[in-house]
Amino acid sequence: MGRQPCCEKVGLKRGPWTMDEDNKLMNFILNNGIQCWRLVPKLAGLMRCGKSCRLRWINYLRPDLKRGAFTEAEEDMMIELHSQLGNRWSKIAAHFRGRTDNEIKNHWNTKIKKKMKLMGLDPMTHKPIDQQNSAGESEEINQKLEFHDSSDSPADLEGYTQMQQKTEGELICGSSQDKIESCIENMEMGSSIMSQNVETLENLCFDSLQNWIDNPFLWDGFGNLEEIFS
DNA sequence: AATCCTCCCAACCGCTCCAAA
DNA sequence: TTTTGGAGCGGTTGGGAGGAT
Repeated sequence: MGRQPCCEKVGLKRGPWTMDEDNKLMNFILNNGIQCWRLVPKLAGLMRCGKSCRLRWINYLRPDLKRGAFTEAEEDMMIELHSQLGNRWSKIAAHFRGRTDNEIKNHWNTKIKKKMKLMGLDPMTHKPIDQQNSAGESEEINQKLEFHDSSDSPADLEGYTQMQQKTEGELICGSSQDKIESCIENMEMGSSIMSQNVETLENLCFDSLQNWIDNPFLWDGFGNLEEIFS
């Protein structure tokens, strides 16, 4: 007994969106705004489910989307926010104007996670990996656990492990514990500075989407949509 | 040039939340 | 108070792009 599907899926198109579909959705929303996602595909003449339309709009078509690579400042802010909020991507995304939760989630999983691991930090707890291991645990056990916890393929894991060993080796051989402690100290200091900066960064961002949403002209067209459709 | 491998990201799935009836 | 259905969220996956062999 499964859950009822979000919509009638028979005859609905799936997979990548075409330019024509994008145009239809974009034109419809810009002209009529958004009231009920379930009605959007019907009214816009799309063979998609409302959920798919919503996702396409939020992640790709929204006019205020920033696009392009994440800056260092954005990455730092992302790490700081993740340390406070965990995997609540939409909450994190709310602090980045022009970025979507999906975009942030993808960037975290593909880039930041690896970056943090290379720095010897656990991407989930943000604590140094070594500190989390109990005294008796072997490196091998940790790697096995990490493999099960992550979505990395064995090949990825091998590559990462080699890099991590190299990095850790350099840290430890370089001059030992005090370097590690210094590194941790720098991270903590950076984290603290970032906390103070997050608010400032947010304030600097221009909220164009809010302006768009607040524009009564765009929303007024909704009045009789259902009536017109039926 | 062909094949394989890895990375990245758009899109989907299934679940929870929440407001309206 | 309970039920229902739409919106939103986070995890996961498929496939294209590009690099390595």
